[in-house]
Amino acid sequence: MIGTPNRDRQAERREATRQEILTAAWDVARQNGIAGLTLREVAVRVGMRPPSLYSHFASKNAIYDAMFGQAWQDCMDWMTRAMADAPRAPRARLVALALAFFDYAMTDVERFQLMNVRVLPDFTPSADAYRPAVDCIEAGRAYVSELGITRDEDFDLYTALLAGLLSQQQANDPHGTRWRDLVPKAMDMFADAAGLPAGPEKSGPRRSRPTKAARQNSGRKS
Amino acid sequence: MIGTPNRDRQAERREATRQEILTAAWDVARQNGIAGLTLREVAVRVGMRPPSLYSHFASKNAIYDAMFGQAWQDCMDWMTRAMADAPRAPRARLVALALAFFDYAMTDVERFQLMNVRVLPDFTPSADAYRPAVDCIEAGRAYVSELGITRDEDFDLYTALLAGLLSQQQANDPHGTRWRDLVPKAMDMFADAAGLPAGPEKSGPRRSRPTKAARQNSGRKS
DNA sequence: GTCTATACACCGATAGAC
DNA sequence: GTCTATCGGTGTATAGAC
Repeated sequence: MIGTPNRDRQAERREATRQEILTAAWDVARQNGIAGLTLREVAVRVGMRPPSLYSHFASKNAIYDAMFGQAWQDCMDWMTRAMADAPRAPRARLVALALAFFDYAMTDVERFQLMNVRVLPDFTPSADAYRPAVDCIEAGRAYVSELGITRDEDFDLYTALLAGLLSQQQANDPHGTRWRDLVPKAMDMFADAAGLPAGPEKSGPRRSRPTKAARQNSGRKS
Repeated sequence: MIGTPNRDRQAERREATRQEILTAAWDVARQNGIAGLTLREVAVRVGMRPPSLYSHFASKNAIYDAMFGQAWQDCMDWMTRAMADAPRAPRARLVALALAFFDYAMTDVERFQLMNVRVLPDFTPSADAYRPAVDCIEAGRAYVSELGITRDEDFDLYTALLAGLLSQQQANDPHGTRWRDLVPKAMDMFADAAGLPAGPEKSGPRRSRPTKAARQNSGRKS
């Protein structure tokens, strides 16, 4: 066949501009708020006229949808990378998992709002975009489960604790670490309640490593 | 003086329509999301043309501002009422305080977003509107403090835990009680970590009372 | 204090030429 | 695939008559 290579190149190029559009959309969202995304602004940033975007996305909500799926997929990658070289000791590992998600969420508030907070009344993720979200949460459940914490109720409490530290940090100290610093203590509290054996560590004034994980990021940041 | 009674009546009437407008604004916010509030819709509901609203509020953000202050003032009233007949035993009291705020927040998601989540990029509460918010949080700190939990760090952890249960409930089970049911367990966990003596209770399968507190509400609900 | 009329800017989306 | 032109709609806010 002589058409196939061309077909591939075209599909490749098409996917590339799709990514360009999404990158621009993230930029706009970070600047104007996730709800302040406009096709005009996106088009300007990629050097197009607004109607041209419709050659790549069926609607504005289709862009949100792609962003939603991408955010959760990136989150999964980020956490997989972070957990690969996380400590093996249960309590330290619990802290590492929490900090991984915490730091991912804090690097981009608007992204986190799209992922977790319902701020777009007339946007509902499609099944395709929702799948990475479920996968990511289930991966988190698996990490916690490996430490011997297997009850659904305990995992719900874990996610709530993490979400709360995040929520407070974003709302009341968006550029500081007031609640992030409480993560180790909070995780110890949780580990005690979930019946995780204390071990020799108890993770006292351990030096956690946000910076290393943050450095090997793909580079999307305000 | 003969003008004074008329002056009073006028001021009274004026304040009444101001309240009418705010009530309509809450209705619209609940229907379209807090960011979906429009002066058109508000005006229609109150039986005015949009420009007439400017006789009562200087701008749309002035309406947000009044809503913000009102929400926190109502929250303070709600919690004062709830804590008046809350149990005296420390752990039960801690649970009661948490549930009071939890239930207030859950009765109106949009109100909670205006109060706590930054979803309106170009709205910042005025000093006047912000004062009730500080007062309400400080009242909460006082309640917790009375139980012997006085360290700032512990109160930060308490607010984070509560915010997290709320956040998860709103995002993942807005009409259920999956995370609300975890409040007693979460509070026990926190009490243990904060060094609150266990006492004879330990708040096992205690029957909490969301309904009673909810019933004596002023009546703003979806 | 409320109205009509209107200014002004912005939005998402479509049609059709190239 | 991208463009120009445009439709039909949204929104906040102001001016001036009554």
